[in-house]
Amino acid sequence: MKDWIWTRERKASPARETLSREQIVTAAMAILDTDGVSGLSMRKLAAKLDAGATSLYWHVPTKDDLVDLLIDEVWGEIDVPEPELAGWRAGALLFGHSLRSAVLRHPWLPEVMYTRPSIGPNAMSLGERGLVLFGAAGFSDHEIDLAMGSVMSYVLGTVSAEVATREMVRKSGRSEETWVSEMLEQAQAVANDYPSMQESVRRRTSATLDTSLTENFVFGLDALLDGLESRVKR
Amino acid sequence: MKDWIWTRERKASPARETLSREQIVTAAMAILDTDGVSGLSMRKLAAKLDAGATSLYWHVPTKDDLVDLLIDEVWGEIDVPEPELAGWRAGALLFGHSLRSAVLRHPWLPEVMYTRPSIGPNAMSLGERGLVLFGAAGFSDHEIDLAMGSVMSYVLGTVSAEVATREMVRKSGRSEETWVSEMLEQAQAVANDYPSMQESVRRRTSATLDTSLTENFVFGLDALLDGLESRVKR
DNA sequence: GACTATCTCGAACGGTGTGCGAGTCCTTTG
DNA sequence: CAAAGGACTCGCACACCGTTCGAGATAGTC
Repeated sequence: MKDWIWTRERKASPARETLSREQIVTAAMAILDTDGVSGLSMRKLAAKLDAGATSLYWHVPTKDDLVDLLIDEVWGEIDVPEPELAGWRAGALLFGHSLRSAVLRHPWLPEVMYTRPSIGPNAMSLGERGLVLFGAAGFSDHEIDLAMGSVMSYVLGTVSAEVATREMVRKSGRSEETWVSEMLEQAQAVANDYPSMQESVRRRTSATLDTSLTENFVFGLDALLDGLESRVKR
Repeated sequence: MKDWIWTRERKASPARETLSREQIVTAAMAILDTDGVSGLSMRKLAAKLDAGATSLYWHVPTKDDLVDLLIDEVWGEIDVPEPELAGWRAGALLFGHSLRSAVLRHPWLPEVMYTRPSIGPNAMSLGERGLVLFGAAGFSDHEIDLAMGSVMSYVLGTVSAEVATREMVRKSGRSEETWVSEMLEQAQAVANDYPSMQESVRRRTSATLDTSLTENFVFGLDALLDGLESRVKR
């Protein structure tokens, strides 16, 4: 099929002090977290490591493969509680929050995540632990997959949208509050023909952006988990 | 704040037969649908229109703005039933399916959607009609926003993941069946240390990719709607 | 016929990912 | 100790990208 980047390893010990894949991944992660996808270029990455741009290509076959490694790195940061600790429902809630905060830490993820499959070792381990957690809930075998997939999709979808608005605030250079008020004003003007939209916008003026986004996330996750719970086989 | 592309309009009638924004959008949509984001370049787009590459810049300020227009075009394809027709729950289900199939028709959307806000006219109208639909369900004012947001996020998250796997099949050049069997074989080998994953993989061998993805989507959406329904104020 | 607004477009700039081949170091072997 | 060969670095070059600039062409108005 294809030989994945994850299976490649060093065959002998390095001849001298040398670049390493680990170093490259770490540096690339730093660039990505602060400058986003558009801020990551092979030349810039190499410069950060005091190396020639093309030296990187000895350690990493391609930029896309490097991004694959970085994505898997993020999957490695996510907690999946074992069901014995707090039960299924609490575990799923914890998992969701852990997933959300990992994505918020790495806001470049939604932009690249949906263009490739996740089959790195950390993604695998995450899947395994997730299936164990949902398996303990009492779903039928088949529904274990469905339930876990639904939760992951909901969380990733919600937090992807969340990241989009948060990045917009960041790029605007304004503070959160002034951005919100400016945005509301703008929206009011545009939404004149849309009464429901206008009301919705007006409603949002009371809360801060942060609490509003969190509440949004929790509300849907709770509802979804409610729905899933009622599907547990009896 | 910024003057959005949508508000610009022609001030006088065109001097002669000329390129139009509409033409450009149509051609760009065709390229995007068949070749994806990486296949769309200004030069290629211009060539398709028998024009010079830089001519486009008179009609569209920037490539990013063009993509904004294309995204809004997609939002325009989505049905949101009025609640009187079939009630809230059936309407939300219909809305979800319409949203899903629109994204499947334009698989490049997830890649670009999460990097910008959606504030074009079609997005606005979509939001308006969505709020009307969810408003008819009997949620409290505040929960209308939350409920609709949850459904949109779930659908977009799920279908984004779905698109990722479908695109992978397409790019592999294999048929759906052979791809699935090859992938399962591969996964079996990789997932040796992960018993739950292995079982999950084995479970999937029975269904076709298409029915499996659809079932996945419907299962979670139903669960979420169940959870939302129980939150309707009494 | 002159003027102006609308529109087209070739040339060029500064960026991008990456293939190629020469070169440098260090370990292993004879 | 010399030779060989693997491990690794990197400058050059290529094709492509989005976009700016300024010169031109076209058509309607006075």
